[in-house]
Amino acid sequence: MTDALTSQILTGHSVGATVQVVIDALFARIKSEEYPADTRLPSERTLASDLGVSRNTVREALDVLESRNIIRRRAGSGSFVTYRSEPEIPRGDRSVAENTSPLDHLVVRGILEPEMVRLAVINMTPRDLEDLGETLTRIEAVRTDAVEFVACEEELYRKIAKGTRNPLLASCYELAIQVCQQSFRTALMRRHLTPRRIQDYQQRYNTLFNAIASRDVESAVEFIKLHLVEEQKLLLQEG
Amino acid sequence: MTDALTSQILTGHSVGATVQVVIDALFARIKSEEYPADTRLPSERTLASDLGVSRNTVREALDVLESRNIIRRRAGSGSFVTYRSEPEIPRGDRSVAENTSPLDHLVVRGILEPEMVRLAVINMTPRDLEDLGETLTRIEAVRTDAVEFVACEEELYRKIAKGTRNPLLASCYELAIQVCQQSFRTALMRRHLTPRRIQDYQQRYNTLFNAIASRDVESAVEFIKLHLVEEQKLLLQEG
DNA sequence: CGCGACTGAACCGGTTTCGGACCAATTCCC
DNA sequence: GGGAATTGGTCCGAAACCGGTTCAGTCGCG
Repeated sequence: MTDALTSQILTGHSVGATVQVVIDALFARIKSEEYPADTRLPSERTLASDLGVSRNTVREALDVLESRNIIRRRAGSGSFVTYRSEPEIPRGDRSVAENTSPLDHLVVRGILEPEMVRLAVINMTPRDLEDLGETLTRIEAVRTDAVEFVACEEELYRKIAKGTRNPLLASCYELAIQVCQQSFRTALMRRHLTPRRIQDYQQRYNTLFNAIASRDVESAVEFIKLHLVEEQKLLLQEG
Repeated sequence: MTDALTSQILTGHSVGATVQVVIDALFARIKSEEYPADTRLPSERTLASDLGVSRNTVREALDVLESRNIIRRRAGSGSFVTYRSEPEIPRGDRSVAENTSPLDHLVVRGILEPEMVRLAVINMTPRDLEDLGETLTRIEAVRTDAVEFVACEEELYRKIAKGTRNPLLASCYELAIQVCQQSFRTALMRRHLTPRRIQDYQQRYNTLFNAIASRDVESAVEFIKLHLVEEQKLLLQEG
């Protein structure tokens, strides 16, 4: 991790060199969970003497950390870590995957995929399209291997997600993919993935790719919606 | 490495031999990341004594480095490295937060929130609504404390997300919240959070809550869409 | 000698850091 | 309940430090 880069991101405004050192030191301790989430960190006066700087300098650093929602301060009480090092997917409940039903999953896909496809059609470069084409070729090469097919499908969707050039959107979709992998749905799907059905999907993805490659936004979006409805039907049929 | 060539490139104008040596020495340290990007380099006086030359010579060298956009100087503060050894390529696997622009974030919110609100209105229990009401009360108690307000806002959205009863959707939204926290957008927003604007938002959230509580799906969804459009305007105005 | 490069020093105005005092909120403990 | 201790919030002035500027002096070389 480039500390300098982290600093740049954390700081925003220009700040004294000593303050920057303190910011980096504290943020490092928080990231490393030396100061775990939701715990109180040492008092400003303690930190000042520990770090060998004045309290005002510590306070300036804490100002920055607070403005970044990394800590939260309460007068008379202390400063508390609010930063979550790893996007807390497994939370108080069980893992998300275990509690996400196939329907839940399809709902989220229904929300994300149309807009995702729209943005991808708009933002994908020729290079991206070429890359996507290769995945399509891989998909079309499959005959009966359901495992290979699912892997290819995943790759296809991932590339579309990246093609949006929206990292956050891509991450959301990645989350959906992972939940899908970890849930029982995969096993369920595999039962349905007969060679006949694989062929069917291949044709669909081919159509989708053509719409994307020809920059036909509306067709691509409509197609993915249609595809989702089909999936939904399938789920309701066999759930 | 062709020092002569480097010198030639850096110098442009003719410069004293000693100055050239200092330029080369400093540039070498910067390239080798002994002085990493965005860090302050030693003071002119320190450099002068370290390199065994006068401060004026150091300054002449720094003049050249500054004119080449390798460093940037701030009176009273210091000289800072702006040179990037690796012209930062957008790295796919870097932290999502670092690569997500405020617009990206708003786009994802625009995708998730309307459906999220719709599902929440349908699925929230009376107990959930009561809980949401408490958060609203907390929001309405805020007068000027922007930090507290943002924290409350977050809680409100989180409760709505949970209210969908779709763990995957809630996790996606959680991802968005965290990216927002960790990106520079928060600081940006806080500038706009005048007491006047806080009051404005309070009224909006009150309206939203009433729509949700009365199970008025369409009003709630339309309202959140409107809210998002407003946020978008704000971003474009002041970005 | 003259000229340009370099030196050393002083001074300026700005920024940053420091140390401390005082307040208000919270917590602790009797 | 109440006072003491602790914590963050605020403010201030002094001191240290920084780059910006100027200038008289020194050195080396043509």
